[in-house]
Amino acid sequence: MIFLRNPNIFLCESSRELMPEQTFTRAAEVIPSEDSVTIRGWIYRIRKMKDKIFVVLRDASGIIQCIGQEDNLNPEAWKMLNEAAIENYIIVEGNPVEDNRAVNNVEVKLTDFKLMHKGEIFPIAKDKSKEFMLDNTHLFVRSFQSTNVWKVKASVLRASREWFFENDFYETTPPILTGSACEGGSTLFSLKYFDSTAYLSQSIQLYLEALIYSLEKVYAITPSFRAEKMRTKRHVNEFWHIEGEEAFVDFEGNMKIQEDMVAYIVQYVLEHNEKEFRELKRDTSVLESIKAPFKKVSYKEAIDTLNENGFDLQWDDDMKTEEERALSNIIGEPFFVRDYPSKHKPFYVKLHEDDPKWCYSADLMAPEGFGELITGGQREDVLDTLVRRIQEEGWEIEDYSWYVDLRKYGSVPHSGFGLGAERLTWWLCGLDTIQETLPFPRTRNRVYP
RNA sequence: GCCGUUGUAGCUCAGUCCGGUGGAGCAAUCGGCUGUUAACCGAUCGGUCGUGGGUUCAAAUCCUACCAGCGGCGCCA
Repeated sequence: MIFLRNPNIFLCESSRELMPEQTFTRAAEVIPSEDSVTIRGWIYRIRKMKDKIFVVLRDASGIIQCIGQEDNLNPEAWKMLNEAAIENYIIVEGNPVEDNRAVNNVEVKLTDFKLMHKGEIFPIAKDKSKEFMLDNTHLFVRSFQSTNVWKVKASVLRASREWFFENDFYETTPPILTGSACEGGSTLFSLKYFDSTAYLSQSIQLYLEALIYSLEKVYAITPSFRAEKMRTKRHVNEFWHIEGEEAFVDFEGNMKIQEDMVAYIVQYVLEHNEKEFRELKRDTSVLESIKAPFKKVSYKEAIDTLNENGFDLQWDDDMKTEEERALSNIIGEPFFVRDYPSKHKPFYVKLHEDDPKWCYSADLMAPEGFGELITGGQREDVLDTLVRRIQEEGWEIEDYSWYVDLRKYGSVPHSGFGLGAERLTWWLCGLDTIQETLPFPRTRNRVYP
């Protein structure tokens, strides 16, 4: 294949190789017209009558109703139409006409019908349980319930990249295979790495921290793995992590970056995914009112608010799911919980200079009871303090020697955060479980298909 | 790991409390059919009731052991 300078010419040439002399109209783009259209896709629904058959064709863009009548089709096409079944691959040709009895008020009167692949009976029918769908994920990914979510998620990833690009962040590619833990040892997946042991990354944060010394503002979008044996609506064992790290940015500046980015993503999906939200029956009124800056509540204020609403918590109690959900519903808009008690946060979080029982860590919470989207904060940049914190947690300094090294050569104040792509998509789409935001969710009991 | 719960047709479920020849809808097959919207109507096909053991004249149903799934919590993005 010749690579031509003009990318459009290149695309033309390559698609001609795939499907010569043929242009197809996308299902959602069919409009009433004098001209005949050719569409390819899969059968979404088919309804057979004596002398006419309604076939609803699905492609990546959406659906279009077609009507095949015995009088208008050659015998071979009529025969194939009668044999056709759900999810068969078809190519149809016909005249698009306005008709308010059809979806989108357009219908294609077929002049030709080709059954390209009949195949076997599609196993997914009307009645379906969540377990059955998970067993058949490879087929369920064709459903609109799924594809609408994949489209929103694609927007989330695209919008976050756009935001980073517009704000002078470099995209980087840190390793997913690693020789040491990030947050501790308890939830790592380990694997044989030649003659030693390696782990799947839980977060590439520590590597991003190394990269700020040259690129200053960096981000990466990578899978993260947590070997936790939990079964909840908001956890999966493999998820996509959108992580940013910024030199010369303090705790406040870090929160500003997060709220600007999340507000941008929300705005982007509202503009680009209106159809998907409508089909997912997502009421977007909460999303429409979201603007940066977000409300900020200190951990202490959060505890007080909860206690005023019937809880009985101490200032340094760890907030549980029930409490976080309650707080999210009380506040009703995205908000940060800031300045956590240090004892609940890992060694790399910077402590308050005047009172080390608090630290510069903040969680961004989604409203409507969805809870945490982001954890972020300022990192400890003083060598001695970092070493002491690692020792206090009982880790071996040797395991973190490269990370400790970063504070020896031109250490600078810096901050960062980790946003869960699935958490965000889950909330934006208003789904029941986070598992629905992944085509092949990895959970405690499921790595197949 | 803890607590709860479920296992009956390819799929979704009823039947279990109170033992007496296993049901429905969907799918599939065949037939019918008025422009259908997960079309509709009729018929047909389809099950060692999770597995082993026990009680009983008789077990999907009662007892027991085991297996598997699901939900919630611990955690966190």
